[in-house]
Amino acid sequence: MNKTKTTYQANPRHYVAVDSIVFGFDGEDLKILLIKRKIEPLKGEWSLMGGFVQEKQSIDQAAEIVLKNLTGLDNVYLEQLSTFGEVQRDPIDRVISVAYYALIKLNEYDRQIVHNNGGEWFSISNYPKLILDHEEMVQTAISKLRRKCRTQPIGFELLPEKFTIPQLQSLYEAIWMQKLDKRNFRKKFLSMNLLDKLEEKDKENSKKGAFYYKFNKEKYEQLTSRGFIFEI
Amino acid sequence: MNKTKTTYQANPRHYVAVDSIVFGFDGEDLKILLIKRKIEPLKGEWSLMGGFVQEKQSIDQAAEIVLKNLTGLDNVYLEQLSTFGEVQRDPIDRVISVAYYALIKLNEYDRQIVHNNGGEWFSISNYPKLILDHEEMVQTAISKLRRKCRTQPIGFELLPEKFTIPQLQSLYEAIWMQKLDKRNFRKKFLSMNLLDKLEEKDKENSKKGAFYYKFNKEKYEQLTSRGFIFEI
DNA sequence: CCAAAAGTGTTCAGCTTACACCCATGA
DNA sequence: TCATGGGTGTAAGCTGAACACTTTTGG
Repeated sequence: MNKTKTTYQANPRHYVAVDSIVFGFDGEDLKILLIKRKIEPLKGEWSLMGGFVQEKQSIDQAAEIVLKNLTGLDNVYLEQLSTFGEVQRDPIDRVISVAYYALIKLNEYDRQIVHNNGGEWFSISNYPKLILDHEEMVQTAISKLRRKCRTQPIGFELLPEKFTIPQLQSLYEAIWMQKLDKRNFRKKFLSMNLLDKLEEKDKENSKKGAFYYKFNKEKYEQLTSRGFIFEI
Repeated sequence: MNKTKTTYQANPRHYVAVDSIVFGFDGEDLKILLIKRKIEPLKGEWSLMGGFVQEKQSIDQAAEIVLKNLTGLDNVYLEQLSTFGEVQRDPIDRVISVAYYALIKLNEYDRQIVHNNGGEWFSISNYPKLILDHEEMVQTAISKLRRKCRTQPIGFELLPEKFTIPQLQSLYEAIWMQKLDKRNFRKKFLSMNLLDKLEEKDKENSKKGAFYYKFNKEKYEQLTSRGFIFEI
């Protein structure tokens, strides 16, 4: 036992951090949440939200806690992206950082907490220079989101419970940065039979009003277990 | 400066390891390289190859060095997979492990070095129980490889420079564990115009012989820069 | 009554899939 | 000469892409 400990102890230990790219959608643009860094070095510069992994935290838990502290949110879609481990990525000391990305529903969101923590939302097509390798993390996250939302129903994580087909289309247009044909989009999405149409209409965005839909997760899981593959 | 150091120093440091899933293809099966663990705990059990990240190594470098030490190979396809950070994943002490996967050409391979290091090849459909969470790492790697080889020309990393279409097809069949139609496979692959046909034939696997082909990487990169997307 | 967004079908091209026979050669 | 794996073409169905007009209603 002593000998085994010794085996590990011959090796160095490292600071391990988590950094999260938090995505939101305001009906127009895909946005990311940035904060003004509160610690030296680079205090006051724009940064992803992050924190160090503590002794009794799994890295997933560390990411959840950072998100919870800065936004008040938990139970959000949060997935590991990639780990950044260049020796010199932090100018002060070596820190290995595990990047995560989160998808949150902007309207359920406590904007006050974000504001108090120096957080601000920026469009993915226009955000400030970021510290360290955070720019690379953001680009990696955007690529992953673009690819993944094609074959996994994760777009709903960015929308309210009830949404209209035009809203859903706007979301995909914002993620992919391209216009889509509304007839084809509606046809393809509805043909998967994953959306339940509600009686209610959204009258905020048009005079005619658009019917609300809900994503039926149970139906999705049922179909998936029979070999169905989501694709848009 | 002193103050900034202090900020980091309030946080714990962790052992960080890399573990690699090494894939090879012998013409029949997709295989993974496993070794008998040489350190306690669990000495003698089957394990992925791994090692601790040292002070002046990036995590990518650490993965390369582990691979080089145990197989003698460098300049192989090596990509980060995912990071495993459960607190209790190692029974002795907390270790955060970054998993990588490598694709190597079995025939260019120095089998002696592997053997000397206690390494052995196992089919992905029949390999022994692995230590810690290495089983999960392997399954994650197989999933990733299956998905990725559909849209990236990474299969060639598992084949010799010169290969025949039937060999290429066997590879995809081994990865996806399903039979493919040879006419459709050939048609689809050749229609991408990424393979250069050689004069020479492989006579090892049939009396008639099959023409060798080579993957034309330059052509692939040229097409890719014009928006071409590989897909099989 | 008009502006603005919601909603709806059809056609065509290209791709995927299924499927069966001849060829070359070594033993 | 025969067993073995290599190599080829076509037809049918399906999917993706392009495209324009009607409906509703608040102002």
